[in-house]
Amino acid sequence: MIKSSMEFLDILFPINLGPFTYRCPDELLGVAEPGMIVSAPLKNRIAKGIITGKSLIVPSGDVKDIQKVYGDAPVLSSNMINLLRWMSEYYLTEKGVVLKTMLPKEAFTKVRPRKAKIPPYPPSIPPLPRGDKEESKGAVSSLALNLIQGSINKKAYRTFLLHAPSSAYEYSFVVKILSGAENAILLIPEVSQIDTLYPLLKEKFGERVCLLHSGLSRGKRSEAIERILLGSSDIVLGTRSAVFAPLKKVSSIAVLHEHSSSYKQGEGLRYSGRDVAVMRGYLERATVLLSSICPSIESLYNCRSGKYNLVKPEGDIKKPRVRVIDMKHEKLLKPYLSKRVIDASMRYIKNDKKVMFLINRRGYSLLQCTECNYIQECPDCRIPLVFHKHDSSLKCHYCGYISDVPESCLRCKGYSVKLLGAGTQRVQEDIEELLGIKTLRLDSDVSRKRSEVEGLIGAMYKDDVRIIVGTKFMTRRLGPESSSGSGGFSMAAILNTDLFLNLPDFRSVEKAYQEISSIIDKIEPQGEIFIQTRMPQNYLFKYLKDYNYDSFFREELSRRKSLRYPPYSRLLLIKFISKKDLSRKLSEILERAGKEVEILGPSISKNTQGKYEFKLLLKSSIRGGLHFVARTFMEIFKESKDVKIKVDVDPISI
DNA sequence: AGCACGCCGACT
DNA sequence: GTCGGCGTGCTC
Repeated sequence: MIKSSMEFLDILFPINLGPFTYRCPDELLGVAEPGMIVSAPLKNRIAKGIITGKSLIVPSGDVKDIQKVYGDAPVLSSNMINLLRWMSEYYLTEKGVVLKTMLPKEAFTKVRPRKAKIPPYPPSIPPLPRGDKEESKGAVSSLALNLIQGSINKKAYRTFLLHAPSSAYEYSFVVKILSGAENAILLIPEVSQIDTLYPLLKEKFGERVCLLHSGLSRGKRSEAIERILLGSSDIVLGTRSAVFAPLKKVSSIAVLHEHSSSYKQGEGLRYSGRDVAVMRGYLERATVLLSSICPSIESLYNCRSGKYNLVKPEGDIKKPRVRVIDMKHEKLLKPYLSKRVIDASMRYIKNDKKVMFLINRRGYSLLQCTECNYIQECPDCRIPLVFHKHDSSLKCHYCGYISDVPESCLRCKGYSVKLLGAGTQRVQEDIEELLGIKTLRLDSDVSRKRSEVEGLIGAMYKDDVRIIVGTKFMTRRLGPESSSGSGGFSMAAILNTDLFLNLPDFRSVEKAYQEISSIIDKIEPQGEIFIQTRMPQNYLFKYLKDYNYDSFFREELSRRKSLRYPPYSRLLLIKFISKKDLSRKLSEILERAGKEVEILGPSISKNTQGKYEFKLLLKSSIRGGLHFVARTFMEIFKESKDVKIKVDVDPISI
């Protein structure tokens, strides 16, 4: 009964499963291609999935038929299917989960069943004339430009790392590289940063540019997907998920602010947008451009080992003076505020300049009982609640829990509390008092809405507000105009720098350097940065003062090497979540483990639902070894349904 | 006995 | 993801 034309295809559904094999009915032979959306029976219902390829092994049991084929063309190119396979392997996850991550829901719901044999061919849009008009914004080395553009034209894989002197330079370099390019993807860490880059691209590429990020409405997103699939937009700008933009082919991928930890976060499949971009570039034979004003140690190391090519503009570029303030030996006006900072801001204000204060805490302060030193904690998260003065509340900054300030101490019934530490609200109050000037506070308590925050920033420039007080939230929303021309900022004071340095993370100093660099980037070159610290001996400051990132990189490398941390090893974090205590079982397994992979832990904690969380950190110089051990753990616990395993490959915080 | 609910495993 | 199977436990 077997017809010669009979074909079996592997169909992948966007669910936590691998692909299944189906029979392709005769009438769909020649229509069904890899990468196309189809519907097929799946456990007494019809589900939509994607053809990943021909099935090599003809299955034994009963095989069901594909029902319909959707759309006129594949939504996943063969390169994308290969990327999917790689991600499934690398991030130790089912292919269906990767598919779900790659394609938004709309890609499945919006498609139409295919009827006509001859699809209307998408109109091809002629590329715009090049026209390099503006030659401003720092001299981009023409040698580097030629090298990178040459690489794009060659259609061979190559990754460059641009170490830019400023983010304005970073943006103009990337836009320049793309002039004349087709089929490009640009990634930016956060939705709020899109606004600075989008106008530049729009000006150069017009309608060819399209946005793709999580902030889009469902309708706008499917419109974007459609435009990309039709080929009417071939320059895609977006956040990390835009790395999966369904361009038929890709010639270049730019990853801006490549050091940002936002490229690897979120629930579900934890992947690095930057690393996936490099892999997609490799598979597509595209040129990848990573850029940053403060590149990650890993990427710089990849340049050193020859995997990437470092591009760094020559010559000295004027930058603000960095002043490190040793809080142990300074006159303090408040426990968290030195006289020098206030004196300096006074000077700048008198000279008609603008100043920003940065503090990494929202709210007013903590409240501590004067009798027993008790600080009220969040009942769910068990972290200290922060006092918010305007509505006299205690808030958990982790989960949003709110309570009133109790009449008396919950522990000892004492009636007096003292304010402990300072958040943006208290700093604002104190600074207004000390300087006698109105300030603007910008943190996520003020507003989370993009338009409102934009409005406040716009009004700030117009109304000539001299001082702003805020968190990282503020810095990320200030555009390049903050550091240029009149109306820009001339001074920044970072009040609680030590918070960065005390993070229990081997990358804490690197992160601090990056964080401070992004603040410096918002200050005009003739300005000054004041950094308050109680640990001025930390090696960070030695290099930061002279903008000597190269030497910092070298010292950081030698420290990482002696501790065998990345880039000298690879890490993998496994979390076991269970009601039961697994310590025994885990240590039994660990005893039998080989020597090739170093295993740290388990560390045990209880989560919010009162379940145990066991964390193991695997460390090895061989990627395969790590994956093998991780797979073994997954295998062992597959049977026990009361144990949930979460794997994080290349974790960024541990 | 009859049914609601929740957990679990299978899905080609 | 989503469906059915099946066990628990409550009620008439």
